[in-house]
Amino acid sequence: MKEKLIDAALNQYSLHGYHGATMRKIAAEVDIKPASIYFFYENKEELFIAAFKQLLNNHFKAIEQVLINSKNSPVTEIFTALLHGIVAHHKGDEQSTTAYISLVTSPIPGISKHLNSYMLYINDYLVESLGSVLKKSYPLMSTHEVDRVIKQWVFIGNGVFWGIKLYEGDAFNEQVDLAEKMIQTLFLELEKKYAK
Amino acid sequence: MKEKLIDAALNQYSLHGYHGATMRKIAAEVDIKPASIYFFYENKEELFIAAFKQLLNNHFKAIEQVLINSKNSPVTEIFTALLHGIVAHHKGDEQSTTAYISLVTSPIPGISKHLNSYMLYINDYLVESLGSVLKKSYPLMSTHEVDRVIKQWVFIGNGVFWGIKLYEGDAFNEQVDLAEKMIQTLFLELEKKYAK
Amino acid sequence: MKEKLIDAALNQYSLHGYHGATMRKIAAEVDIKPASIYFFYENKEELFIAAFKQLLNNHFKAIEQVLINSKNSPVTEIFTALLHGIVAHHKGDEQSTTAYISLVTSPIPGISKHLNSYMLYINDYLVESLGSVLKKSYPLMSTHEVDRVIKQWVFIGNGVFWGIKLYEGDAFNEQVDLAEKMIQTLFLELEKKYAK
Amino acid sequence: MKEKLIDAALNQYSLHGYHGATMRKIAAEVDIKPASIYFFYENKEELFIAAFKQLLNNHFKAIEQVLINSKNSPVTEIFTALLHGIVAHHKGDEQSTTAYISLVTSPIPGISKHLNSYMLYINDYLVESLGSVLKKSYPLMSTHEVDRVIKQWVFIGNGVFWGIKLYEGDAFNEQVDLAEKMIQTLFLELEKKYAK
DNA sequence: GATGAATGAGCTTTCATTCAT
DNA sequence: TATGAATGAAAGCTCATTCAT
Repeated sequence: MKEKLIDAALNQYSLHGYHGATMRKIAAEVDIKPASIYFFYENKEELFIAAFKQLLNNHFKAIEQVLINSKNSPVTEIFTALLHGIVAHHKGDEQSTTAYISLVTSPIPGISKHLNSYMLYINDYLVESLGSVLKKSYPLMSTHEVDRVIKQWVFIGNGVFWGIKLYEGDAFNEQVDLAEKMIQTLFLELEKKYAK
Repeated sequence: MKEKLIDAALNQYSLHGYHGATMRKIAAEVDIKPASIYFFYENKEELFIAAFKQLLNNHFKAIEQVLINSKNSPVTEIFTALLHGIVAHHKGDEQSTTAYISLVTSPIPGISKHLNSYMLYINDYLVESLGSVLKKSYPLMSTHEVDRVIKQWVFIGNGVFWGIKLYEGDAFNEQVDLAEKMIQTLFLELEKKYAK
Repeated sequence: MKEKLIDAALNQYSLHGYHGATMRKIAAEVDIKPASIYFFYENKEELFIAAFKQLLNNHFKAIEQVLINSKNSPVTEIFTALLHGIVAHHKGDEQSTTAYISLVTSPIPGISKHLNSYMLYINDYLVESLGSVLKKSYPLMSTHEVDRVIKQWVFIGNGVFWGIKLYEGDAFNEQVDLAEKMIQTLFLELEKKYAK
Repeated sequence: MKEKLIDAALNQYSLHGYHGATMRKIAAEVDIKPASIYFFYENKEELFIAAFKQLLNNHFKAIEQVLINSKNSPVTEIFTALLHGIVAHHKGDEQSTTAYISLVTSPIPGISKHLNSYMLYINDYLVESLGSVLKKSYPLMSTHEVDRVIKQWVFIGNGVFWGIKLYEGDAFNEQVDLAEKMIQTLFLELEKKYAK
């Protein structure tokens, strides 16, 4: 039930924002009475903190999983796989994605402080993981260069990410294709420069 | 006063979302009593329709202005100028940008229907304008290819746009630099292919 | 546990009044869950009737005990001992005293009717006991006079009683001294008038 | 209306205590809807702080008035008049009196701190005023003795005060008579001791 | 004996809105 | 133009209570 409440909370949040996601609506979605929510969570804020933590956690675990799965592939493939992995994760759960985007754009007072550190942690993990992947493939690459490549990849990812809400069907697939090509161009250059 | 109310509405919306942007807070921001708002707008919905229309209008006019200003420049410059123009416009008014993003991610029932046609119109204008610019510079380019280039440019723009909320200071500037380089790479290819 | 619940109920009642003494708080004070209270008492009203009955009973037994202990002392001493006995009893359990005062000032609908007869009974017992003590010491005293003396003693007691909540430490002790002197003055007169 | 709300609040408080005095009941008593209370007072706590301040203020003004009226009377009369004045004030407005007693016995968290200083002020005023009256009549009286007399008078007053809730009709009048006699006895002694 | 889970009723409070002035 | 006064509806939350386990 705690799980179901989190899902309902995220769904209502993605539909109506924090103030529009009323306890009534959330309760109705899981077919209990509003008062019953308070047996599981102390108040609205606690419910949403739990919900957002889970949201970020899923986001994180999705990334982690892709990285683990593609561990021994060539670099280009790792970065491409990561892109597709993230896209698949978000397209497969658009409600969470909308919630995630909303969370970034409109921080909720009293909740954002709980989440900022979490977000930083995820970012650090990503930078470090991808950095070590790059360093292993291109030992001659400078730290500065590693940084630049990751940022470029993130930039491309952002383009796709934002596209999730803007495009549908083929229009969105085109965006992903575009992103993939950009990544390949990026690594073609790297190969030329650092190939052994 | 109608103008001031729109600004306050957008600001409160960007801070707290639609349901969190109460008439009380909006009134307080322009230093009148909530009851007085109803002299200027019939109700909350009307106020926000007006506010969002203006938001999109500003967005549109900013794009239009850049296009007019760079009318006679080379293509590459037009696209680059457009990127910087949009960035400047949004960075200069982050409250509106947040409102704009929120509007896209969490549509408000009863309001979005009034705005969708508006958004389509802006998109069409952009595609058409950029299309004619491209056609003029590269007469041999197929309609399909024109489409692809515009989408690629939009994709890069999306990356930057999403970065507005994510990055600050130098971190954001790096993103813009990245985008600029990507655009230049894109047009370098076009030059090679279609140069007279 | 029934006993512990009564104590907790009285404590919460003395702190927050009837409506403020919630089943939650009472349960928390004896370290069980609210639902468990209903194993011991049918509902809140029953719990409080039991609690108040015990409260009055303790009050009564304290008085009774003093009277029994000082049975064979001279009258003046009996009345003085009674005063000190009551003071000791109430000062030793201020939570009960507050509850007792609150009960007198703000009767709880549906509960007071159960308690009024009880209070009358206590009063009658006191009047009768003290009356017989007086009659034995001063056989010539008229019933009317006996009544007057008891009322005077009660009046002095009331002054002390109300002081329990108002004063602390030495300030309160002064009040008791005052009361004692008044009682002694009262009986000095009686001695003069009725001495054998 | 602010005035009417205070009266209703005090009445409900005297009947049901703080938690039992609901905004609904208070609103109903002055024939408005609960929401309307919030136009006049920010919240329940503010309403009750205002109500209790007024309560103490009336209490204070009643005392003050009696002292002013009996300025030039002999001491004994002043003290007796004061007793009767206070009794009259409280008997004439039993609802306020019950509220006043309840306030002393069960302090409301967050409200009592606002009131304690007020109560101290009233007490100081009383001690000082009565002190100067005594000093004027009996110039030879020591400060310590003055203090003792006032305390004795207050003690007698307490007895009567507590009787307001306990007795009715003749039974209460007897209490007042008793008190009056005690005061006269007290001053008879003083006259003997300090008469010029 | 005790509790986890649930709820209807009611709490304080805020909401958008109205309307006479 | 602007507001003081008011309200129905609904917000978040707590209440006493139930009942299967």
